[in-house]
Amino acid sequence: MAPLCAIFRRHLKSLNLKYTPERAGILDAIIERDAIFEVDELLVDLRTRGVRVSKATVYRTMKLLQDAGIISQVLFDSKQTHYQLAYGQGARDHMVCVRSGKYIEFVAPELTALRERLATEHGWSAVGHRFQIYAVSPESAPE
Amino acid sequence: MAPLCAIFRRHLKSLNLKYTPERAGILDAIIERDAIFEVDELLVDLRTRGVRVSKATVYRTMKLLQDAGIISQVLFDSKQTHYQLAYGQGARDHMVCVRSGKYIEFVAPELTALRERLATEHGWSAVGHRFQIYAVSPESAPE
DNA sequence: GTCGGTGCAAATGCTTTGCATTGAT
DNA sequence: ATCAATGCAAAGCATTTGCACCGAC
Repeated sequence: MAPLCAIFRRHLKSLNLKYTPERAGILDAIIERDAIFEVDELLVDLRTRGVRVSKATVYRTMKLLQDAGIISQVLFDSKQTHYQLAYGQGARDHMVCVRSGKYIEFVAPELTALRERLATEHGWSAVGHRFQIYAVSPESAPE
Repeated sequence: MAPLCAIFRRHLKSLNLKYTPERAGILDAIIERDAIFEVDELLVDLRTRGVRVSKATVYRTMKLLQDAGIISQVLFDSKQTHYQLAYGQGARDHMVCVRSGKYIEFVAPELTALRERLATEHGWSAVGHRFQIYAVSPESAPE
């Protein structure tokens, strides 16, 4: 997963910012997790890996990683912000269980086509999209 | 717009809750607005219409209206929760300008088909979806 | 007359920020 | 050495909640 690290360093350098051990550790933890996460979950991972970093720094780094296009926010209904790795892969979409919160990821290439078509129709130019399905998973179904 | 009011009353009655002037005023204001809104914007509307109601009551009513299926949350990137009328109309989707925040609404029926297909494939049953396109509007385009 | 509703103000809980200290380059 | 980064604790803010009073049924 060297490329992401390189991208991050380049991004930081372009802004005259520094590549610190904390920022490196945070990015590593995100790459290793490779799933949707919240800041608190990431902090647990970091503690486990022996990376000592404050919550404030994690929040500050989330912003930098978003600017660099490495992670993106995933909008769930909850209060907490969720993030996921964004670089390279097409936008991953989700089906979330409204009962249990469990979710499945999927990629639907037709969404990219759809978004291009709709944007063009209105004279806009698309840069991304989010699609989320609310559903009930089999395990949570009543009967 | 009587039907929504009737639906709300029925929903309240089924839970042994009361249809109060505050709740009626809030629903009216939402119907009249007929657009995406935040709680603070709604409060301004309510004040203008002479409806005296506290922010706490508006929040409590948002929850009831969501349960009744009359409004739904729209997830933008911002901290604030956005709502829109949901009843009857298919879920409305949005194309948001990442520069200006301006947005366009559209309905894409194929999304409903897509969500059913994906849910079925995984053995889930879909109850709703959200689709949001991030784009640059012509007015905000650089050149 | 009974519960549930409302307003107010206080409490929450995630996220941001100010500031003194530490550290990457 | 310099200028940015970090940790901590305090501040911010949208939203929620406890409580005493009010009002719909």
